[in-house]
Amino acid sequence: MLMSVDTDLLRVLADPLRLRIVALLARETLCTTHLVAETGARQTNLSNHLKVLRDAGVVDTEPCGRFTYYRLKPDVIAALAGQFAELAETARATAAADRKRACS
Amino acid sequence: MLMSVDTDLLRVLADPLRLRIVALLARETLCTTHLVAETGARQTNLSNHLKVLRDAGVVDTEPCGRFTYYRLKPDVIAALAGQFAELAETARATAAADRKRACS
DNA sequence: TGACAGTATCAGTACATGCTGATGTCAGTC
DNA sequence: GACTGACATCAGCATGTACTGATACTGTCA
Repeated sequence: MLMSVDTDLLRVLADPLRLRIVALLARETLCTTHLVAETGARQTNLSNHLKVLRDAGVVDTEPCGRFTYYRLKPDVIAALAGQFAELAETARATAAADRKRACS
Repeated sequence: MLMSVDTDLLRVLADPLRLRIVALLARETLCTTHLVAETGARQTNLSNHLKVLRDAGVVDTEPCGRFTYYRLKPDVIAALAGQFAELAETARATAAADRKRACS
């Protein structure tokens, strides 16, 4: 039982625009131009966020001529889902057993 | 298919200390004193973070004399796990089908 | 080769937020 | 009722970071 969620990964995903990007990339592999069109954000801003996602290993890039495709890495998200599921499971067991530390 | 992760909840959880608190509360219902002892953080700081968790609906409080027990709400975490699992599933399908939007 | 489009990088700014000390409040105990 | 311990609230400070305009790099096409 690992029982610890990756804080750094969470911080990366805990931004509205980045989460939006991740949701879009989950459905379709896109390049920056598409993301600019979809989100309405400036290119510079998006490029910064994409760099954060790249550095965190959340997305892969695939150059295609002068375009750059961004692809979401499913395993990273799946691992996170698993960590939260495990945490929830532990919490449920704690609630069911009414496990509670006594106050001194 | 909801397909959207709750950004506000993520922001709440994307803090190292708060995530630590959540992990501790998953195993055991505790009061502030215990959390101070476990984390080594100042009482004021912890109280602030606990307020954030309370406001976000991540934890429930149960007053017990002059103590206050904090209990993690498993359903909130489970819902988050479900959202990420769904996202991962979508991403896997996208990768398997190599779904990719053409560059104009 | 020059022009342009897609993308990345850089420096600066503004805002959010995590931490702190001081203080207030409430419950239990002498 | 005075005191102590558990907890919350407040104001101030400091740091991180999201956003921006300017600019550089790279590949494509005329």
